[in-house]
Amino acid sequence: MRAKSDNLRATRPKRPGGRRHLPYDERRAQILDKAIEFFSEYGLTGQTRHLAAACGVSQRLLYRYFPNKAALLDDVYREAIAKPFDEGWLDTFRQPDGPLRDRLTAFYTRYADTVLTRRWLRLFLYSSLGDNPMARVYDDTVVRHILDVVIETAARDLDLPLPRRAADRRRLAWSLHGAVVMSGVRVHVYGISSETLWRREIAVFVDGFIAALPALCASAGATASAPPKQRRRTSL
Amino acid sequence: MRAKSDNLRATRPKRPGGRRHLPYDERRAQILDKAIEFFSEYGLTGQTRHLAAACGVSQRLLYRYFPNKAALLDDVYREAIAKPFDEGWLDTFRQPDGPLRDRLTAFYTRYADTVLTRRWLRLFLYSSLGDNPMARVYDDTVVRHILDVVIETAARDLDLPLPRRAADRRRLAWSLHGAVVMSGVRVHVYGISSETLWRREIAVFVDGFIAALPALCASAGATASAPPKQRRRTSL
DNA sequence: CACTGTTTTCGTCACTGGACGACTTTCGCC
DNA sequence: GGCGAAAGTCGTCCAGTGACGAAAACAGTG
Repeated sequence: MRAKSDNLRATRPKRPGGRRHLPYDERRAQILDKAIEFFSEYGLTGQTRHLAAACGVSQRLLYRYFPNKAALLDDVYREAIAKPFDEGWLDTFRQPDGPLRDRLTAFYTRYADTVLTRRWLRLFLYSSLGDNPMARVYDDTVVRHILDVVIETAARDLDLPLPRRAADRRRLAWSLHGAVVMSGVRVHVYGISSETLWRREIAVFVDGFIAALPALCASAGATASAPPKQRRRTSL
Repeated sequence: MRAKSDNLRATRPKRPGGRRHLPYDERRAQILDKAIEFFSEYGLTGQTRHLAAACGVSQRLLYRYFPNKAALLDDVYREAIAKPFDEGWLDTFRQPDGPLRDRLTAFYTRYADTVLTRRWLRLFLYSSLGDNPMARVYDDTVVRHILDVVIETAARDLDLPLPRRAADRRRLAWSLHGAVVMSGVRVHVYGISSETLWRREIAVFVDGFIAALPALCASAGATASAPPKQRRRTSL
């Protein structure tokens, strides 16, 4: 036994600088952090053995901190998908301090930098494609709220009448929100557009959204108010 | 042996109505068709045994028509992702026959109905998340072409000057294209919006895009032409 | 109805992948 | 310096999982 032990130690230095045995919370946090990175790259079907290897620990150890893979994934969702959004961004956006264009661009730049990252988007798509309800929950809570604040603040700033039904109002905001998210997907998932151009792209989308809002209100509010049959050419 | 054979036949009627043995091409087409549906639902890691069960044949039979799983998936991509797009939609859109708004809405309605289906979007996302180059190829060929035609035709119709660089021009078209695709993802992948509202949503996005185009051109073309610093309120 | 070539299945192999019991190693403390 | 509890590993189980050789079931033909 002694010989075997010495041999193992000789052949495997085992993280020379750091501690081998970490406190419970520290190890758990480390595993969760690696898991977020790992599953966002390889999908929720990524193997626990590979994750363990990426953490530099044995596969068995994972089951000390999480009862099973599903529980680990639940924690990954909570930590990586729901947490990044900061309500404060919307508070700042709502303040009538400076041009709407700049405030909206600032909000979506923050959102893109913090939420629409490679990790977040990939995890979100992986869980959406599976039968995980995360996407639906996120949309029902966070996104819905963003859309409401964006469209209502913008309309107030521009002094425009909004459609009566909330769903119709949100549809308008989706024309901006969707373009921004899609842009993130192109950058981080498809790997097509370059990341440096993204901020510029957001500004363009915001400009377009603000310019379009009068027509959008007219087009979307049609069902509830005036008939939109006549062609609108006023802005041309 | 005779007894065993009779027993098997007695306990398993084996598709009473249809033929058991199909011609090569027919069986192959049937498997490929099911495979498209199957992999779009369960992902590219879906099991060949389950696919075979969905086809009502043995797993072994798949290997008569496809040398391995990867070859089957290649055929799935070709058939389900690249094929649905019809260049004719763009030809029709280009014809100056009727208002731009109607032509653009017609194009994207066709695109949404035929390309942005649940199957297509899910397969596309699954293969994008994997290391499959399909998304990149599709974007480099089909999408790029759509963006070029959309933005150039729209600008010609509205008599607007476009940015000099092709990448800047495409960015403008992305504000519409991205919103439409994202809308499809919400309907078919997240399962959030209802399908019946989708056509209406497309019309709203198109109206917004057309209304925004003058401002978009000004905003995006800034680097190459006039400074856009002054606030544009012309359309309000 | 037997003959023949094609279609289809059975059974199995080599390997994967989540889970876990039993054991070993580490480290603060006296 | 050795003791006890917590951290960590080894080896294994078993339900899959892609792949395939060989034998059976089928359908058209004479």
